[in-house]
Amino acid sequence: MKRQKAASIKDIAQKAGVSISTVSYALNGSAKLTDETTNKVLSAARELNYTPNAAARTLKKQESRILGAFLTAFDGDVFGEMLDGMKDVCYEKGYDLIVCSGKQSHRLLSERMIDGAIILDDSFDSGQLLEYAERAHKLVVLDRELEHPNIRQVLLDNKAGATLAVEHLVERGHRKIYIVTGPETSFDATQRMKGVHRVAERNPDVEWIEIPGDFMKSGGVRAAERILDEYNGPAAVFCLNDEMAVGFYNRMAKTELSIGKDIHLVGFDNIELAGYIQPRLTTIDYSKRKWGELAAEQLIGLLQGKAVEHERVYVRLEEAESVGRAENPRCCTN
Amino acid sequence: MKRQKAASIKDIAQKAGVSISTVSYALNGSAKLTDETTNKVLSAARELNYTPNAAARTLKKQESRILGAFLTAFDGDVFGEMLDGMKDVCYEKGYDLIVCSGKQSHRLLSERMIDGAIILDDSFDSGQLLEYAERAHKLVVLDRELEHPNIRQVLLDNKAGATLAVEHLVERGHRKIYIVTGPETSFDATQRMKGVHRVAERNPDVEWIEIPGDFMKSGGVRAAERILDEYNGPAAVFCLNDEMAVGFYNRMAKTELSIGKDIHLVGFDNIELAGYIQPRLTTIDYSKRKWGELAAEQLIGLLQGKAVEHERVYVRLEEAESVGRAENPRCCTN
DNA sequence: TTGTAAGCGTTATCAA
DNA sequence: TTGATAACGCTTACAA
Repeated sequence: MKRQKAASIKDIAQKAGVSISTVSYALNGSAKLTDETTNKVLSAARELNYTPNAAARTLKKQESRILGAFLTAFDGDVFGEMLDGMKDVCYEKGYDLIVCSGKQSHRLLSERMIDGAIILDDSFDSGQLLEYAERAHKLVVLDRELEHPNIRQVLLDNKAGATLAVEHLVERGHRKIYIVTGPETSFDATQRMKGVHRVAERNPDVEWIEIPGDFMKSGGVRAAERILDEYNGPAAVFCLNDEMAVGFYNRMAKTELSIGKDIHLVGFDNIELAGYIQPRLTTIDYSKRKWGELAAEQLIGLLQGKAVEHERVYVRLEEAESVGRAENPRCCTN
Repeated sequence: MKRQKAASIKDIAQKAGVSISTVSYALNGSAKLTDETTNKVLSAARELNYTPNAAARTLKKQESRILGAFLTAFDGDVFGEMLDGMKDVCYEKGYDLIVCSGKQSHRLLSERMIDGAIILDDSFDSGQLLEYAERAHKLVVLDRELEHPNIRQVLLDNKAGATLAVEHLVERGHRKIYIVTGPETSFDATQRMKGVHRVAERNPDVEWIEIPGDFMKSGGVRAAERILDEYNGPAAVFCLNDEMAVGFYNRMAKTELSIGKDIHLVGFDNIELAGYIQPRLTTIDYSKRKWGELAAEQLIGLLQGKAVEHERVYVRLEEAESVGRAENPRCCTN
């Protein structure tokens, strides 16, 4: 197969009988050229099927007009909407967006293939990120707190969310509350736990029990099994994310106990499934799209040297039937 | 803010007191250098925090070792797993993967920022893709049939899937079958309709009714409303994708009629939700991860000049409770 | 074993 | 208004 080399401005210059700098001017719509030469160049370019070479332009201009979003993994219910939000903002402001996942892809950041990055990926080391920032990389982090002039953070209000979640259980009269935690390395998980602890301290009469989880369905299943083992009356459970809550449901579905009655459950994230499992899951909701939009706006602001402050994504409680009142509320009279 | 320029091989050369070509050789682990010089260079590089510049290397080598996946949108239940499949294969073979969506991002392909692309995106024009292929771009298409030496296709066996779906309804004794179609521009939709028509021709005694759909929940809702309007006894419905089937459920949930009893439903794609709605959705299943893996393998094969054939992703019927037997089967004796 | 130099496709400065 | 030319950071023949 003949490897047809792509036409460059040199070829256009030759075909149009002008110099390469003239070609460059014409292609970039400079005003200082005659309409005649401009047209001559443009039509030569069209005939040759010319497309600019991104690598060359990036090398010369030291910018690619590409932003990168780095994710832990591609699957997961949260990312889709978030990325669409980022994309819309990027395109509107004249940037392209590429999405990457996995350690290998980190090179796209360090090798300066992209002008800036949005990080939602445990596999980045915070020290590493600070070094990047030190080398003038522009970053927006969504999964950690990091202070540096070249870094902005757009964080979920995890603490508020977790507080809402467990307060809801307490208000409903529950006095035995299990917390199914997340990975220790997860920023979201540790922040959510802070919210839990805050409420726990204020409610010492409630029995608080932590079960280690992993943010995956399997963690929810294991937690359900442990709780079934020691079940001796109504209990409430806060799974630190919906994924585990779904695992919990799956396991409970095989038992006599019913969620919203014998066991009360709250999740976090409001993934699509939360509205479809039966009974519907009470959970903490936030706009994934908005999160993505904010992240992209922050990054572009940073690139344009605007003084932008860290942002926060607000959350709310989405009430559904997975939580009912405690059968023998010791707190309430009604 | 001081814009600290990144260290280049030139800086390393100076620091180590060697020429830039020596630096290049050392960094690329060439065997022809003394261990001593190699080490000298490497430690200078480390001290300067050197990272190669991707644009420069790409420009020089005329390859980036990056592959691109182009999607219609980032959300949607099918993509996550598929992308993880692609990623694994790419990384294993020494390529990076970037994911793009939207017309603007097409430039990453045309401007040769990536070595090849996997296309699952209506917004690419087939003629355009053929032109790219003609200019030596390597492509794998997942959403159309396209013949060119530089193009491979990895297609779902849509026709077989649709055939399985409607045959299942016919076998269960259904004699009034609605088909909720997809967008006319969708390859998957038109192929699935071919499967439907094949079965329809063989079963002229069945009443076949087409309702236009859009592959979105809203299309399923509208279809449900029309069917409710004219409901006068058991009917079966094949939604050409699960997304519409879920919309259909949502609408039906507000009525007296129950799915799997009064109305029987089959979808296509086996998205995660299909296993959680009640009753669980009978649908056409296939491995999204495998699809992604095959696509990446095909693309890398193409890049390495291997003679690879088009691939096909096989499908199977996932039976669940959304389809029951027709109440008065005219066909079966048992 | 190491250095020199050309070139990848652009942009941009300076002359003409 | 246009044209030479250097430079961006790297690889790689070829020379030393």
